[in-house]
Amino acid sequence: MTYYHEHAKVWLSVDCIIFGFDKGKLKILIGKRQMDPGRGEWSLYGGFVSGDESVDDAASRTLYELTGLRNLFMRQVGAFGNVDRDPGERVVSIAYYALINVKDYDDELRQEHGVEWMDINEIPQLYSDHNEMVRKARKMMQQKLANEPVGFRLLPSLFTLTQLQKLYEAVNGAELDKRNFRKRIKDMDFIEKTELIDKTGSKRGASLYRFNKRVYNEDPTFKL
Amino acid sequence: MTYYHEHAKVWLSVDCIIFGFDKGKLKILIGKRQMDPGRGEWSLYGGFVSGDESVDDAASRTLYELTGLRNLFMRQVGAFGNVDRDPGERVVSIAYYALINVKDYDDELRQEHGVEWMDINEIPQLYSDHNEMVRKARKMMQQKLANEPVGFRLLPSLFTLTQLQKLYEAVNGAELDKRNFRKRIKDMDFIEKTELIDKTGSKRGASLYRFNKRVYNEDPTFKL
DNA sequence: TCAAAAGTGTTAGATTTACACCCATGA
DNA sequence: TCATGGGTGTAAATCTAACACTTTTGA
Repeated sequence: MTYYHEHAKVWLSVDCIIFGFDKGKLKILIGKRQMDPGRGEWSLYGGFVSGDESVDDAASRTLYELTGLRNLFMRQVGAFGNVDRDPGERVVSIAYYALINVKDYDDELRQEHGVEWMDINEIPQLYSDHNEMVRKARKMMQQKLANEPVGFRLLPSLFTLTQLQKLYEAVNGAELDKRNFRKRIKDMDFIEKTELIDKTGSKRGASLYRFNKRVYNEDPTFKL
Repeated sequence: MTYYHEHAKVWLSVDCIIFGFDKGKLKILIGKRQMDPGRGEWSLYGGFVSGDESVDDAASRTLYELTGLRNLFMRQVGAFGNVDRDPGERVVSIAYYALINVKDYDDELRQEHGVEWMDINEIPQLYSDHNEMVRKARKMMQQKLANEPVGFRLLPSLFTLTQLQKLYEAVNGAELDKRNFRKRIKDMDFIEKTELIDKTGSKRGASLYRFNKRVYNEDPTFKL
């Protein structure tokens, strides 16, 4: 019980980069800090790791606190451990990114927490090293979306191919050829066309698709 | 100065996955723990993060302690933060991987630290969650070597194309076609042929090559 | 009737893969 | 002289990228 007592202890926090996709734009949730130090600065949402929970659990809990959602797709971005990163005390932070479907997030709850969706390309200066966290999270998330079928986590469970394409365009910051994109999607058996039609996006209506996880697990190949 | 005092503090450690390449095999350094808890178990080399150094600095320092080498290529693998990961106390560990040229490491120093080079495919059960760290480090390192010219950090500054090919074969766990490999290398201007010949690997002798960082920086394109 | 988004194939070019033999040398 | 690793080019197959018009329907 007294193995490491000669060493220093630190506070550990988690910070969340929460990605959403709305109106053709990739966004993250940020808010103005409501506590010292750094009160009033734009900041990621975060929390402290308590003594009886794993760091991953602290991140899940923090995400739940903010969004009321569980089982979000979430990955660790990394540890940020510069001595002076927090102006108050020595705090090492572990950043996580998460993907959510914006429509699953109750807007009242969002306002209560004082956070808002900000275009990923228009992020202001953030508290401490949060801009660095966002940069790294964005890179990792791009990489992930290009190699695993997780983009769906940013969309409703039924989506049109145009929505899916716009999502990938926003994530990669580059336009895609419609025909080539749809050709590639057709080759992926786990993206299933349904009988349903979405009429909100056009007069003609577009077929709705869904991601079938079972089918994907049988042949987990993905390459956008 | 007393912002966070209601929250728990933890010990922070760093653990190092040190990759080397020798006799055609990819290896890492592991040793038997010389302290409690876990004395005698195979383990990565690590250390504690002190109060006045960044986590990255703690990793650099730990690598230096073990190898006597500075400015190694090093990347963070991530934070490992399960509550019970350390059998003694609550310790969260940040893993790092590093690439070294085995011949740069003084073998006496290695023995003094009680660590040895172990084939990456024959790693025994390790202390705590170290196997998981190794798996993740290996994946990240594979990814890195495929997309950035850092494999050279595992080789002497002058190397033959056969050595380079064997290195990539060991890292990817797959054989490569000699002619196709050499064709791709020829397209990379930053891998320069020297006038020097290595006669240790064959009777005929093989040309020695070097990595030219300047040239690479002018056109940083790499794809193995 | 027309504006706006949905949907659909073909072709040229680029990239990737497969493959086998001669060379130089020291033992 | 021969065993060993060094070094080299071509052709088929695959993948990628470019590109334009018809359909449907609500306003």
